[in-house]
Amino acid sequence: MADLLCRKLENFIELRGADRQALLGLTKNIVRLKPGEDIIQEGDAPRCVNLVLEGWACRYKQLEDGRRQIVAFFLPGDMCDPCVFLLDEMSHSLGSLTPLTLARIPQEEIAGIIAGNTTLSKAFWLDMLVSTEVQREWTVSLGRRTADERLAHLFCEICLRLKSVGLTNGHECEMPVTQADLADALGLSAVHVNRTLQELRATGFVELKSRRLTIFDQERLRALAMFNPSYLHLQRHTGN
Amino acid sequence: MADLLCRKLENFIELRGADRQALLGLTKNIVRLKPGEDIIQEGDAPRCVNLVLEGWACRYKQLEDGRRQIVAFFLPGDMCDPCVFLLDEMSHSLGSLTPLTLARIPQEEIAGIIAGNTTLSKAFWLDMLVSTEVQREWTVSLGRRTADERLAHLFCEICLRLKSVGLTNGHECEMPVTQADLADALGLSAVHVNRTLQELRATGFVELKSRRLTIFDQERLRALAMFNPSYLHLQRHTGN
DNA sequence: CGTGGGCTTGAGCGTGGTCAAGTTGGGTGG
DNA sequence: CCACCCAACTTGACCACGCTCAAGCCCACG
Repeated sequence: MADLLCRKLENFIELRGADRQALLGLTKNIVRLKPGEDIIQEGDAPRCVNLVLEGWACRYKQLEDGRRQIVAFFLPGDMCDPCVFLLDEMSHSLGSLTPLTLARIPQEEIAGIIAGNTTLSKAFWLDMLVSTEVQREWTVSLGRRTADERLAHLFCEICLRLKSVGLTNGHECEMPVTQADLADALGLSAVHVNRTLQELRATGFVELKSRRLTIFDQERLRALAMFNPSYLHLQRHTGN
Repeated sequence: MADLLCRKLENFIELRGADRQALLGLTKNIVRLKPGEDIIQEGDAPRCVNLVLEGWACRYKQLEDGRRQIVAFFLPGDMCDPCVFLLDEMSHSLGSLTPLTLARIPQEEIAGIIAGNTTLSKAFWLDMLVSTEVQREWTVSLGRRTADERLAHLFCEICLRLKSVGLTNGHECEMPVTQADLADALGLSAVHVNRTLQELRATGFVELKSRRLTIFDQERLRALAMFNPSYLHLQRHTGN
């Protein structure tokens, strides 16, 4: 569990034993949250980097009138911005979607690594670049993909990200979020997510049932979503 | 013109003379492009960092069937990812929207700065973090804002970004893109952008005419867009 | 056994898309 | 200097994807 971050970064760059040790040393200050709690809120000053160990979290923004948009999912092994603490205040909130275990890494430790360890400093840059790539792909989905394509694309992305840290074989994985959460991530209404899910299931490509996702036909799911895995930059290990 | 990057970064962090000199030294290898040309294409290996000096560029992705989504606008003073070259290949393209002047900065120069200059290294991190914040806000717009709100929000954002590098007083600025470009950025059709633009004009808040944007009532435009400038993290100079 | 959150279904509607036909206007060549 | 051209913009008619509201169902949990 503690080495998920290592596994994740090793998709991008080779780590030596000392680097791995340094990363493992970050896993302390463990915090547990219930589903639906905020990790940090818009307006707060970020003081530490949050590393997800178990469960799912999200980054979200809320408009004045209550409309909510989830802009990122955090899976086990994900860091919520290696360098947030450079900013004065959060312009969005982080919240748990499931029971959550996370490590709160003091900013000094991250800053120390960035100043003193070239490999890990590069790894953090790569991690940041890839998170940004994901954010861009979400922008594409919301701007130009239809509801079924959006869902299909998200499923492809999540499954591959979980695979890159060894949490799935690529055909079946956890999807422990409500349809309302999916709706807020995909820019749809919960009702429409429900109907689209049924439609996808009817095609036989994929099924989401009691918080588990099963992919029956990855080839065709990817074709439907127009999913091109290159934006995740995982080639070092998982290939596609 | 060459000091736009300095002005931009000084919104985030204080620069000393030597830092400023180092940045000014990056402005060479000047390239000029006509509107609609690609700077670099999806699949290419990034070898340098592109710095916009004059004109507008964009980052975009194209789906297999031709649907296009612009995921970012680059204005004068903007760098297209300080650290792209860490990635193996581009998962999107960069293109010009207007006649464009840019400096192609060799990756070694950026890498040298990041390795050797703490202040500028931090400045590049901040620049990257803020670009990502912008990307998130676009995700929110596409997911949860209506057509008129999206346009209004984009206008607020662009105008403030231009103000932060001294290219507008905040009430009137260049907007040298076609309605089709706006449509591709906002996840709308060109026809609907046209109609929404007329609607906004009818309210008297704002007008877009022959590539110039005029904001008549910033207060109400921001209210309509639910625009909160804090995500741009410009407080050091421009406040709001 | 009751409760409440999440899921499902139906009906009606509206925002925004598509297609197709003009219109405008800046730029070029004769 | 004018005529022409083409890209950008504009308008209308029609349509569909996805939203809202409302009611009912399922089932995990206390």
